[in-house]
Amino acid sequence: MTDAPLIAILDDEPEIRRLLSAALEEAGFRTVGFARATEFEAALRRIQPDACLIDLGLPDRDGLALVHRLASESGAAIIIISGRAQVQDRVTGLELGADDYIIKPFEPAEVVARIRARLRRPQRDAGPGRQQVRFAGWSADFDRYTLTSPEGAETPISHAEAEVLRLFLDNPRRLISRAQMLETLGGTAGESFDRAMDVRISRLRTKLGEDPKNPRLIKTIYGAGYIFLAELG
Amino acid sequence: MTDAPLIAILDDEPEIRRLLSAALEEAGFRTVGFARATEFEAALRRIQPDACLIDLGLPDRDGLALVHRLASESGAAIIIISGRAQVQDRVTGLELGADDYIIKPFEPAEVVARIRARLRRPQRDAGPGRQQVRFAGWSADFDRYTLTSPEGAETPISHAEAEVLRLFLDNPRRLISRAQMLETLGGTAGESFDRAMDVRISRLRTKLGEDPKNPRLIKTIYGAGYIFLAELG
DNA sequence: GACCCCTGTAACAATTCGTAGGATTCGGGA
DNA sequence: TCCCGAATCCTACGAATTGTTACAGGGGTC
Repeated sequence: MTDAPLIAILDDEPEIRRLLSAALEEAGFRTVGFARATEFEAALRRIQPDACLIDLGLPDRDGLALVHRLASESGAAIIIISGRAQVQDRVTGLELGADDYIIKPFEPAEVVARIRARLRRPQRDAGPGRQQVRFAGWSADFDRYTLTSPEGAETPISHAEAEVLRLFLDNPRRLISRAQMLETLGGTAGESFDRAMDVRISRLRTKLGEDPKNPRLIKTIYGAGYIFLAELG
Repeated sequence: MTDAPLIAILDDEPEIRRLLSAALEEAGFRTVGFARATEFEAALRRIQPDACLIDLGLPDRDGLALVHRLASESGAAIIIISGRAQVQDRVTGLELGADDYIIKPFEPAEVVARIRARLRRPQRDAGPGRQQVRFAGWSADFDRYTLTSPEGAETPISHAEAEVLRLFLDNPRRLISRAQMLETLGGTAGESFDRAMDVRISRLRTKLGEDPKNPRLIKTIYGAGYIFLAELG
C-alpha cells in the first residue's frame, strides 16, 4: 500500500536501463528492467508497475502495439521513450494511449519529474486487488459491492449504482455534466435514457442517506449536471 | 450543455492564442483565452476549465507561482508552454505541479494530442473546496451552493444566483454595467433577457436579507448598472 | 416453474428560472 | 416643488429540468 512506486523499464540497451534505474532509485522509486517485450509481458502477470517506461523501436515486437494493449488493459502510467523525433510519431504515440512521450537523448532528471507528474494523479488501477475507497466517513467496496456507513452499517449496492459512485469518486468536487455521465456509463445519447440516470442517482442518494431537501454529498446543478462533495481518504 | 471539454489558454501573444484555439476547436474542444494572469484568475471563479495551457514568462506575474497555486487548488490539467528549454526549467515546472511541459515553438497537433492524453485519465482531486469567499460577515460556498449569514444561518442558492454573486465577488466596489453582466453570464444580448437579470438580482438580494428600500450590499446605480459593496476577506 | 433482485420506463410531484405585466422609483425640466 | 417618461423592482405564471415512486420485463437461483 505504502510501498515505493514501482517503475518498469523496457529498453534493449543495457546502458540506458542502468542510467534510468539509477536515477529513479535515487529519486525513491523501485525499478525493474526488461530487454525484450516478451519478457516484459510475461512479468506483467506477476508484477503491477505504477508506471512503464517503454522504448519504441524494440527488436522483437512493434512497440506501439504494446503501448496500445497496455493502455487499455493496465492502469499504469505509460511513458514512451523514443529516438524518433517527428511530430507525427509523438502524436500517434499519445493517441494510442501513452501518457507522455520523451525524446532521446533525454535527461534523467526530466524523466523523473515527468514520472512524478504522472503519479501525482490517482491511478485507475485495473487489477483485481482490493477496490476500497473511503469518503466522508463512508467506505465503498467495489469488490463486494457494499457501502458502509460512518456508523458501520453495511448495505449492498448494485452494479449500476457502483458505476455512478465510481464516476463520482474519480471526479470529486468537479461538475459532471449529464452528457459526460451518459458517455462514461455507456448510455447511447438522447432518448429517455437520461431518465435512467436520474433514477440511478436517486437510488444511490437514498442508500447514502441523503436528505432529499438538502443533499450533502451529491448535489445537483440545475441545467448543468452534478457535483460530488466529499473528501477522499 | 457542457459536453466538450473546456480548455483555458493563457498567453500574452494574441497570435499564439489564435493558433492554439483554432487547433483545439478543430479537435472538438471549447476554448477560452486570456492575455493576463489577473484576468485569468478572476475568471477561474466563474468557469471551470478541464485543462489550462499556460505560457510562462507573462508580463504581469510570475508564471510558476500561478502554476503552483492552480495545481493545489484546481482540478484542471495544467500544461506549461514555454520558450525556456533548459532541463532545469522543465523539472521545476513539473515539480511545481504542472502535468506537462511543452517547448516553443510547438506543433499544434502535438499540443492537442498531449491534452487528450491528460484528459483520458481521471482528474486530480480538486482540493478541499477552495471555492469559499467571505464578505461582510457572510460566507459563500460555491461548491455546496450555500450562503451562510453572519448569524450562521445557511440557505441554499441556485446556480443562477451563484453566477451573479460570483461576478460581484470578482469585481467588488466596481460598477458593473448591464451589458457587462449579460456578456459574462452568457445571455445573448438585447431582447428582454435583461429582465431575467433583474429577477436574478432581486432573488439574490432577498437571500442576502437586503432591505428593498435601502440595500447595503448590492446597490443599483440608476441608468448605469450595479455595485457590490463589501470588504472581501 | 416460483421467487427475488436488478434496472429501465412511465407518470406525477417538486424545483428552477425566464417572461410578462403592473407597481414603484429615479432624474430632469417646468 | 410638482410632473412625466424611463429605468428598475416585484409578483405571478408557465415551460423546462429534475426527483420520486410504482410497475413491468429480464436474468439468475433454488
